[in-house]
Amino acid sequence: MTSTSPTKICFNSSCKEPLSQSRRGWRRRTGEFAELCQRCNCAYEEGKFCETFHLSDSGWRSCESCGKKIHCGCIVSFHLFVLLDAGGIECMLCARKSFVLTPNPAWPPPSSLFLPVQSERNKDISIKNQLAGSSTLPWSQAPNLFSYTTQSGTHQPVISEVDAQTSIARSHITNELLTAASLDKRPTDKLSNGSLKFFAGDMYEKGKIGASTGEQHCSNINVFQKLSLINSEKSAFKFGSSASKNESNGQTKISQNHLPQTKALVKKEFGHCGVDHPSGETQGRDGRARADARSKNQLLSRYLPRITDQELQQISGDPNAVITPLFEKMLSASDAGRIGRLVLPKRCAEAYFPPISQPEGLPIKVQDVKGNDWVFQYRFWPNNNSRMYVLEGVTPCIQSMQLQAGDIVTFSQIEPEGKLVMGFRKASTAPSSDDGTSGVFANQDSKKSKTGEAVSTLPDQSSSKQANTKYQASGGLKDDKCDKSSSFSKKKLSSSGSKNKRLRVETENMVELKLTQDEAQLLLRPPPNSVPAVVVVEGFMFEEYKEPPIIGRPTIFAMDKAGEKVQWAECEDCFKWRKISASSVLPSRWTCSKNSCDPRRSSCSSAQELTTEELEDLLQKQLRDNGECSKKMKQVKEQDTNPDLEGLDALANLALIQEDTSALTSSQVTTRHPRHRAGCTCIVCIQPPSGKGPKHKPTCSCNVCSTVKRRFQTLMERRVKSKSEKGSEIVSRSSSTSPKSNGKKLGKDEDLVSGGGGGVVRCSLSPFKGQIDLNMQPERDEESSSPNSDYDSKTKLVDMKLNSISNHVTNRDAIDSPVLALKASASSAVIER
DNA sequence: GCTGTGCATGGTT
DNA sequence: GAACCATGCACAG
Repeated sequence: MTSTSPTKICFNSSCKEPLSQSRRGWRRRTGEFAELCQRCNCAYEEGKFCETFHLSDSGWRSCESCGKKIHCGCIVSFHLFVLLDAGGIECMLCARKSFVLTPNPAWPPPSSLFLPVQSERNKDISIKNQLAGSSTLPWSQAPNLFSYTTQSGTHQPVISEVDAQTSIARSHITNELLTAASLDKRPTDKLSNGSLKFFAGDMYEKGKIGASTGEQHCSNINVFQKLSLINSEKSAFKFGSSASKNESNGQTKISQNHLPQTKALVKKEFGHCGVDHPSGETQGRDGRARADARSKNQLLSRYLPRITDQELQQISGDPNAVITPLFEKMLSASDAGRIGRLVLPKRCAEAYFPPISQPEGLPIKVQDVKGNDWVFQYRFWPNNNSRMYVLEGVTPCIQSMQLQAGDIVTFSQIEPEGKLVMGFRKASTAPSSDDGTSGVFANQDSKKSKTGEAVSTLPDQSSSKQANTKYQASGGLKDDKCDKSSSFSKKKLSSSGSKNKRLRVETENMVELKLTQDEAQLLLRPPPNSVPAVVVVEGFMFEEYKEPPIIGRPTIFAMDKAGEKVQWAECEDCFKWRKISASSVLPSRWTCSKNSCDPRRSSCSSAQELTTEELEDLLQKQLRDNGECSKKMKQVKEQDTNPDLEGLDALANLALIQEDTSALTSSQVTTRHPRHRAGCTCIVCIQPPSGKGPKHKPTCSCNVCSTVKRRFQTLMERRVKSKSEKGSEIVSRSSSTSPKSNGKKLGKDEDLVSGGGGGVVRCSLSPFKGQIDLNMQPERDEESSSPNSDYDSKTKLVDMKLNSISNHVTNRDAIDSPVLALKASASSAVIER
């Protein structure tokens, strides 16, 4: 297959008329479309191309069902028939009646046509272990794609002719195959042996057909083209997301011609990703034919590559390169953890990675977007009669890309080198996910392409958005698959978001939830219009709501002059306070422009309704309501009597009091370090903001450091003292799983200290064994344990709630994950009610 | 006790 | 109900 002649003639070799007006035919391997004259195009569009131009060619076969003649082996008619497991072919019409809904997937890579050993393989393809090594497997070779080293005789890149195109084609073929593979419920015995057998066997058969019909293809035969023909059937079966070389400018990109279907076609193209390995290895692992699996003809949406053309170009670094996105995966905590094992989606692994028969797997070379080469061990574990594919040794790479759980790694292939390239998207910069699609490259601003050319890595919002939009537009496709596509975005939302429960919140929510645990807690609010019932459990009051808490920006509830309950919210831009309805729930970022309650004050330029005095009163009231004021005052009082609270503690408290008296808002009180309450004298709060202020050395004797040391010493002394005094009591109560178990109601102090009582505790003991808990406030413990404490019940209620949530989250190891923290907080809030 | 490895378990689709 | 897969966990070094 040659490139289009400069003089532009019809691509049909039987025609070759000069093109006055070219029309698009099938897609060529290069990604371009065969340019046809009007006549040929009409024939092509009408499915009569072969009848018109290939009638005298060999390779015509009859449909096993209806007898219709179909030109087999011809690239143009490739999509018009399916290969039957029992031999023969069936036209698509009959195939559809037989629930064979896919075009013919069964084109082998050209090289396989020359491999007589395949016959042996096909004799017993179901026995996986006999296929170990699979060096002869026609679909197993992607030597250029994976620069793996051969492994003790396995995976020998025998088929060196198979280029990267083929390897991709293999994937696509596999994809299509898998559609056929989904025929597990096909009420016919034609595929009774399972689609893989059907596939492989027929592939070989097809190979023979090709040879016998003179349709022999060279090793570089246009598998791409064939595949595009697969996809050409009426529908949007096109290489929507395949990169193509733009003829006009030669730039690497996803063909704009296909972009409209990009997202939909991602599903088309990648959604039929390999179920089992084309080699059939996996099939044999548990002795099951692939067709007996549930319909797994689609790559799970969360693995579909949602890569923008800009990302593609960035990955390649070569404007002339053609990039094919393979799949992507959001990193789980395990993936991004220190273990260095990246779990590969099985179908992706089997579709796009070289086949492995031994758990030890293969080393494969992957290039990152910076051009660095990484060698990972691609291997699998037996798992529930299946396999679990992993890439081992990814930690350096992940660290190099500064990835963490929630970020997305993408796997693409660069042609013509066939390199496997690993890109990424940072979840933290994912755009708003109205449509659920992921976002943009980020944190790669300084990245350079392989060519050394700086690549713009500005988030391509438009591109992404465009793609997203188009992606959603996939619902317009008409066939049954397209019907699926119509709900694809929804599915994507649900699946990609919910599949990974620990990373359930993504994109917009991920952005919103980049909060500390306590920030998140501050956003937890009672459900609107809900009046809590106050219940007393073990002497502690709890607010009980019928609905789960909601998330919203903190506001101040108050009564307006008319006696109606309202909220006062502060604009984040102008810091003016606006009155909103009591039922409003604000996003974490709220500005005047979002003030729908009072259009007159929906702009930052409009005056604030509250006078300074009113605002001051409001804020003071809020502080009082929160009990912060009294606590801080008490802390100051205690300063006089508590020798341990000195130095910066007092300074911090005084500063906070000053903050209060200067009418800082309630949010501002905690804005500095939202996870720390007003009055907090921990090192975080008394230090300058992060990144500012002097650096501290171990020998530093500044106030901060000395305070830390002093407090730690005090803490240790108190612990020792407390243990000696209450040790036996604590131990006895700690051994009790429930405060009720001993029939004794725990006192506040006891409960707080012991940490018992079903998690609703305010445990002052540091969870960080042997470490300084910077959030530790010994004085609070003492304060709460004081029989004369004026720690009022309302404050206690708030603190108890927050701390119980906090404890709950901490217990779930969610402290490192704000998202989890919030989620856990929400759930725990419900649980603890 | 730490780390790496391999498998098992259980939640989710 | 089966398959996938994230993660737990036992075990060995």
